[in-house]
Amino acid sequence: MNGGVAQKISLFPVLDVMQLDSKNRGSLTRFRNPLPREFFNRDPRRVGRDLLGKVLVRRTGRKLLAARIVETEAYLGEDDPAAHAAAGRTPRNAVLFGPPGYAYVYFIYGNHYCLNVSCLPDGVPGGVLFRAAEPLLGIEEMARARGVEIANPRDLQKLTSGPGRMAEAFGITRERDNGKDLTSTRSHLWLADDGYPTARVLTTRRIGITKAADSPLRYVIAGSEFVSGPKGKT
DNA sequence: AAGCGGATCGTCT
DNA sequence: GACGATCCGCTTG
Repeated sequence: MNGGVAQKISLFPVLDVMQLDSKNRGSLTRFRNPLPREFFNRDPRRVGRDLLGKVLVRRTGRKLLAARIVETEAYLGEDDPAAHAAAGRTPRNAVLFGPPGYAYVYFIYGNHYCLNVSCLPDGVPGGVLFRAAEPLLGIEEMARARGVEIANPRDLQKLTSGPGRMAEAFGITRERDNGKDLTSTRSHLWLADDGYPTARVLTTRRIGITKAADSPLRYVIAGSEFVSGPKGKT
């Protein structure tokens, strides 16, 4: 009923994670395949949905951080009051107006960074916000970056469930990462397709906004334990 | 489980 | 000078 995807995530998360993490060596091969620029040269609604199941990868020296995307939100252009691009181009949001496949990182509430990827051709604004992921590699590094301890399996959700948490776990800041090309492993921050099967997707309203709050532009992998916010029923 | 308020600062009016 | 695409801790039910 559920497709194998959600089941696999909910039944074997820790086992998968520990096995993968212990085999960190050689994982570069598995996650070396970045999504091409054309993937992002589309409507953010399509991109946001298709990014579910893909893997965010960060390379720091020999170490790899990797997490499977389980939740995204689409932000459009002038016709989307909730989008940073709505009020037109500024120094802050310029990446959203540039070519597709680049990191737009912003600082929010005086505390947190959030990662987006630009969509649509140069000159047309749009992006996808990364809201939550399932940790695959670099659990210890993520826990250290987040300042939390992993005492039981449920604690893994504290690492990357939420846009601010994801960014912190990956050490993403505006200063370091804004404008980086996410389609190249040379940027040391990229999005990989490791052949994971397409997930069953739920579409909901976006979280944490006041304007255009009713638009169904949030996408989550059905049944994933790693989505942010209250655990909705499926 | 859900609802609150505080922290904290870059960005644009 | 006001406001956030958030998180955390505390309170209540």
